[in-house]
Amino acid sequence: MGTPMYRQIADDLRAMIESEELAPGQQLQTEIELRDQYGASRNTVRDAIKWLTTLGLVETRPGQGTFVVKKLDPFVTTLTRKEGEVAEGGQSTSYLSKVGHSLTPSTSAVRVEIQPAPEHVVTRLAIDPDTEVISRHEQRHIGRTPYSLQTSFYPVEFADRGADRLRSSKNIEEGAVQYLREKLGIKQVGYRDWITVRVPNLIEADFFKVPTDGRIAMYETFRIAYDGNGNPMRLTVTVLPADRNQLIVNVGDVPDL
Amino acid sequence: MGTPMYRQIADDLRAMIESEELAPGQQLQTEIELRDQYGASRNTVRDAIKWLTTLGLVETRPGQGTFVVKKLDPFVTTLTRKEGEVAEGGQSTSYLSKVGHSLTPSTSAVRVEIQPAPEHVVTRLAIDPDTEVISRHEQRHIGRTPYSLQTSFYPVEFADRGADRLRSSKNIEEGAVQYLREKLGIKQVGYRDWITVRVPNLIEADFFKVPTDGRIAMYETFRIAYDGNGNPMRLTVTVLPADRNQLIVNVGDVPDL
DNA sequence: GCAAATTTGTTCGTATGTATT
DNA sequence: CAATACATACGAACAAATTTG
Repeated sequence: MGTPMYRQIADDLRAMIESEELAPGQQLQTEIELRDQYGASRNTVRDAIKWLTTLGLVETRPGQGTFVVKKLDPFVTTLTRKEGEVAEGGQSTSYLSKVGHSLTPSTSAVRVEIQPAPEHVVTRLAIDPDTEVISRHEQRHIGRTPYSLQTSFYPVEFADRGADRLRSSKNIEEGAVQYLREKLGIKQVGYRDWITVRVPNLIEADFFKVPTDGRIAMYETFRIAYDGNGNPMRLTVTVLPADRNQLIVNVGDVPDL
Repeated sequence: MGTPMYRQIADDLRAMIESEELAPGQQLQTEIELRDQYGASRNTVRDAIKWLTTLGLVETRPGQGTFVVKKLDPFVTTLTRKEGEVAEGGQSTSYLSKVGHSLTPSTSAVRVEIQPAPEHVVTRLAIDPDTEVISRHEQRHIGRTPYSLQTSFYPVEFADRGADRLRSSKNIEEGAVQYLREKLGIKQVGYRDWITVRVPNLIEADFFKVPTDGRIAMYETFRIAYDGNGNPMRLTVTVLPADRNQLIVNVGDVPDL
């Protein structure tokens, strides 16, 4: 009695999926049919399907059936710039710059909030615990598919010193980097990205149309931008689903994609 | 009607976990106790626990109980070099260079294989479909915890032209980049990393001691290194568990960690 | 070292609810 | 509205892993 029956059924179905005998998008037999075919109870068949579900191989749709998941062809996001362009910031300031598919990315209206800095912002921006920060949150789509959720944090002090548009929910078309340099003389000379992976929360699951259980992971990247004095000037947090996104890092001399 | 009972139980337990009322590492009540407490059947309680499991909040241990997961303090891996060091390769050739914890990383013996190039290697290295490649596979530990699985692919041609040690299972201490430059004059001038996330296979789950279901994701990074003519000279594939690793990308002028 | 007790894991049967066609 | 298919829930029994006495 080594492997339990539900695993044997799952492994059998898995082999069929991986050999493409069951093609992506194709419907599996119904639970009743599988029950008869394997001589197990319906509950056991369901355990097998649940196993395949957490493995990300199939998805169930109530009233319809169980289907082999189609792997989406991924978006590609480049985290680095060409050599030399880095220090400037230039107009390629958009956080995640290059995007495949040659579809037009669009950005929602910016939701601006002024709030006491959350704990993780305090540590990353190296500011006083009781400082306020401006957060600018936006949703991004590529074509009609949701692409990323992004929030940038700035010290309120920047707005007080004259960078008013940080408080506006209008997009800063020329890019926040250039705006801050022109307005305040604060120059971004580099940034550090922290790439992490975690499960989505309810808001993210809703926006990206992914299941609320944890079976699809999310990239969460933290970009800390630094000014010429080595001080953090901005934190940008970006969340995007890991099943349809790849991140790219170029170092040194690399041919174009 | 609204939310099913197993979700209500799960949400209740989840709130206790997130408020630290149930601390990381702490044992939950047994299924029997929870059954009595919530007036549900044991199977329903088990559904609730399973939900929390796929969310990565708890883990069950047969014969022992259900426990709140402890979040591991992560290893940190830097994908980029300091400016200027890039083109050289130098002695900082180890794929994932900087590692936190100040524990000594160790590397297993290298498993060397000569094989027809797999499909994905063909496309990434831009070689003929029927070429052979040398693959060098190694396991890495930090202290005693498994850290990464890594495989590098080189065209056999490199060994034929004199870089014999690519075929040896001995480590190339000075680094493959320097070795290839000295031996063949092939100079690495840059690389591109593709960062992806996927579920572990059985071998990886065994090595990293993670569950075989898909609830812990894996980073899989593909590093394509380029020579001075813009041709791919090496592909390195690295796999590491996403629940205990962060990746870092530095661009421009950034203070040290 | 062994046996008992405890705890989770597997499997069945059955009934009813909900979503889709 | 009816048929189909998955979702939730209960109860029961035995198996397997671990700890305790």
